[in-house]
Amino acid sequence: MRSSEKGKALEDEGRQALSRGLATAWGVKDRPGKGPKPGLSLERIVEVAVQVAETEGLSAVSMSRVATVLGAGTMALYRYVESKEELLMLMMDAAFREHPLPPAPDEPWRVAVERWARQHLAVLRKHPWVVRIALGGPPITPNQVVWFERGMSSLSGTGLPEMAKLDSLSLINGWVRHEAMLEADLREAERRAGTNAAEALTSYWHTLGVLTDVQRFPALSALVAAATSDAAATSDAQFTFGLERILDGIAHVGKRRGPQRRTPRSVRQKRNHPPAGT
Amino acid sequence: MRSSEKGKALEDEGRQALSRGLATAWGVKDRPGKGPKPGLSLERIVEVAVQVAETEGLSAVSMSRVATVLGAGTMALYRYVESKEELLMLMMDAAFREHPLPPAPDEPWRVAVERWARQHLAVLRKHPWVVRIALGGPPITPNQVVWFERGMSSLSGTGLPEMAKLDSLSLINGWVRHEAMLEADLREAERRAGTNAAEALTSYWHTLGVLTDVQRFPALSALVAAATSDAAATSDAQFTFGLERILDGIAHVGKRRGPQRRTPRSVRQKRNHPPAGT
DNA sequence: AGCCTACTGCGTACGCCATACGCTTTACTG
DNA sequence: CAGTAAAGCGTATGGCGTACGCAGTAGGCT
Repeated sequence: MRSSEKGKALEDEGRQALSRGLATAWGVKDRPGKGPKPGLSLERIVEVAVQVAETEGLSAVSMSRVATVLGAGTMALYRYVESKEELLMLMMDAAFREHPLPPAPDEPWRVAVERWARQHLAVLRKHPWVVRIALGGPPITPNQVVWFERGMSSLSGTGLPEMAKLDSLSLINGWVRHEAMLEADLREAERRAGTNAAEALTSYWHTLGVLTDVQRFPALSALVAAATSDAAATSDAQFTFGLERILDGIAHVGKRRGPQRRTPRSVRQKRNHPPAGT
Repeated sequence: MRSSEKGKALEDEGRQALSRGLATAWGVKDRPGKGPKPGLSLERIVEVAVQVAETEGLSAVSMSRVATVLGAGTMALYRYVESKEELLMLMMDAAFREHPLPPAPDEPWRVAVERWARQHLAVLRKHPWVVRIALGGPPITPNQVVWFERGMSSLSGTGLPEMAKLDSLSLINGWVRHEAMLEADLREAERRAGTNAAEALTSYWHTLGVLTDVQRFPALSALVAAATSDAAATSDAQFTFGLERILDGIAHVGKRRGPQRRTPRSVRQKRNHPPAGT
């Protein structure tokens, strides 16, 4: 497939599959230029919506709020976007406007993948509202697709079959999102309670300790004891731990271990869905 | 701490920290029996709310909807629950009413952990609305705490330090939730489009193929080619792949590998937040 | 030149939502 | 049997997303 063919293909069938805002985002649009010139632009709308989310949280993002900031009527937005859900999708895409660096040549896959994951996490930390948006399927918006591409290419050094790479990326992606969600929860808890994160955590362990007795909850009791004696809180350590485990796990695909063995063949077995998120 | 002390402690300080509904859920409640008898019960309310979510989706769950089913006024619910958010929290807890089997004695940790993860996923598959609820922090409701306990205890065979076990559980938990979310997304997409999941997937790969050209997206092009040639879709394979990777990774903690090494000491380094979700 | 018509802008309206407030009714405590 | 604390609940407020349809604009065609 050459690029020109793609352009034609997009014009022909891309638009019928893609919704209004998505088509604009991909730069596929028939501008017949018939009626009055559009007074707004999708870019501005998304930009304003992001700004609102950034400063007042995702819950402050409403169609009327965004329209008011733009000095337009609420319904004007629906000329550019099919629904609020689509706006959210595009906001999310905007958050990934800055692309991750492509893997350097000869870079070990492990380094490349770790960088990708950390850059992903950095984006989600910078825009905490992103993880509050339910991703409604696999990545389809322009920037998300770029991240998807870069993620896959950072895994190419593993030599895994395509589908195993996909599954691996999904695993990493899930971990990044999970971590970002926890952090967002914690931040919100501290904002609501007016305390800092460390206090919120201490208070959690305390409450859990009160709620659980040793007989019924031996494992938790041990955990609470260990947690309360240990002090400082860094989410980074938890994230790093999980990431290392995942990378170790990927590195060991196909290596036999212990009694039950699984060769990489087991990996190819069936099809599954693509990773959502980035 | 003995159990009786716990009971007292709960009465004293548990209630001030716990919100109304949570206190009831834990069975900590001062029923002074002053006013009229409550006409409803928290249990019934949550049960009805769950039923609505089960049959019509989470978005159909509103205070007035639940109240109507119960034959009560909307505001009556607020005698039992502090806010809708709390109701959602309790609904989530109710979904985990059936507890996972505790690890059998002498059971290898790997088997126990895998069972825990699969049972967790089974719950989320049975109640897809659960993953749509943003978990607002670490587990604090009764059933979730039991799952938390069982998860930790299934990891006790690893011999890892408490905090590493916690981090591991969080990793597994994140993967389970991520997988369940993807499946829920897919199910919703197929419901909305009126097609089955396989078609939705095919259509996704097709769209992605149209959107991406080989020069700009080499890795994705390769993936799309592999994906479209491969047919059947099972989410289970993807989940299993990730889970195996994680378990491998956990099993290899502390084992040196390659040039850069990380001993288990690096695992203990700092504190981090507890796993949310179960 | 001027009409046609596709398109944009946007006001109005509808049916939801969560929940603050305060009045009425109830039933236990002293 | 009074006092009072709690429950029930109607009303009201201030949102929300979006369906609908009218009015006005400007490019394309005759």
